[in-house]
Amino acid sequence: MVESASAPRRRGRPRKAGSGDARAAIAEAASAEFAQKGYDAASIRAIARRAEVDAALVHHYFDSKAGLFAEVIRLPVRPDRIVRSAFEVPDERLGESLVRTVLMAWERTTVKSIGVTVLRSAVSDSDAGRLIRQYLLRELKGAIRGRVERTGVERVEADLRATLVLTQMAGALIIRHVLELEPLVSLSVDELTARLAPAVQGHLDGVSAEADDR
Amino acid sequence: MVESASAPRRRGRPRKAGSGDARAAIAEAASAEFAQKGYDAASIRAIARRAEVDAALVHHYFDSKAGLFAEVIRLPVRPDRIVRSAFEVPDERLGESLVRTVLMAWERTTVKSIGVTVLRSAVSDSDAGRLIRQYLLRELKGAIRGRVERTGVERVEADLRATLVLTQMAGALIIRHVLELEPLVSLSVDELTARLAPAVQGHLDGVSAEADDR
DNA sequence: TGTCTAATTCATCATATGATGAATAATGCG
DNA sequence: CGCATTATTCATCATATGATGAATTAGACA
Repeated sequence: MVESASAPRRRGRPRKAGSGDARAAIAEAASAEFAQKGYDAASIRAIARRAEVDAALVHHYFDSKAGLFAEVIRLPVRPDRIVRSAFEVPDERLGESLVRTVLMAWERTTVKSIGVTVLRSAVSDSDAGRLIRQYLLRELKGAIRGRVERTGVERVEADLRATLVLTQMAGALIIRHVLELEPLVSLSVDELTARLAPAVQGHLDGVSAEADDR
Repeated sequence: MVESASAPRRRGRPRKAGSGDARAAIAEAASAEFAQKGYDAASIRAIARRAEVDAALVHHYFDSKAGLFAEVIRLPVRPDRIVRSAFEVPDERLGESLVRTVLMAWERTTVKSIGVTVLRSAVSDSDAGRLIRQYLLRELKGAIRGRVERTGVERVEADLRATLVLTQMAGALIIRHVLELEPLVSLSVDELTARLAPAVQGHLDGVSAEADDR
């Protein structure tokens, strides 16, 4: 009776699907661990512990740590696609549409999990960081810049504006979802959208006849 | 003659000040290394290599890695003080003053180096990250909120606005100085200020009679 | 039933890390 | 001069990491 408290697990193939798919469990654990610690700090062993599985099994299914990461981060989320879906609105409502779409997407736990991982890793200096940055920036910024160009702005200016938009969105997402800082965390999507949309729209519209002289 | 190419360094105290202060060299190397990789990923050994010194010497002078970090990050920069110095302007120019002051401060290499370190570490999940976040947010956000309250806004609303300002500033600093993304890197302080100030001012002023219905 | 394959853990490797305690060499004070 | 102090490196520890190959157990299909 007093034996299977934290049983050291028998070797070999388990009888039937004990607790479902071990592979899926690993992927899930990895997702959480990567999101929490970032690529470098997350360890295969910790992931295995979390999935209640031997570390070698991780290698069996996913080969290398990089492989695991790639698989975890891939597929379910296509940031450029999400963003692009916010583009079919008139120019003067673009800011709000973008902000709301992105914030809404991040409410889905899968997006949030991957998003946090990506942001954490992007800020780090690791190889993963570099890769992610490249992809993310080409695709994401490219998409936004494209839409801005369609409002009749020349390339370089559109590029600047897209970057400024990224600036505001990245900051907001980091503070709300990575740092989880109040009061941003508790705000509803609607409230936050109302606050951020004007700023983003301003970036999209560019510097108007604001205080430039003085 | 063919011997001191990359001499394996003699033991014991060197004759007079060979290459100046080793302690200073270590601190400098640490600063760079921390800024580049963040607290966790930076290794004492890499720091020692960079300072061209044995790793044990780092412990001799700074005791522990945490001690080194504390010493490197302390002192020369008081973020809340920098920010506070931007406060003595009329309310409607607060945004521009804040943005310009912060951007100017980050042009100083010492501020930038420490700033990047802090941002990198803050986004990570490590102990260093937690510590830094607490300090940074209490002090920094507190300062901004205080100033906003003085414009006649109640506490909770002021807190929200301060956080939104942080949102925009953090995003901009990360993209300009941590990720070093064009075209933000090449913009002059004046140009960037012109772009960011309206957004920040908007956050400070709160949601005006903007598109709220519909 | 017998054999192949898949799922799982175990035992190890090579490497990197932070840390500690000598050992060695020069300086400086008495 | 002699002796304490300081600056510096060397040799090691204990631990963690990613990775690999073998061992063990069960299912599947003939």
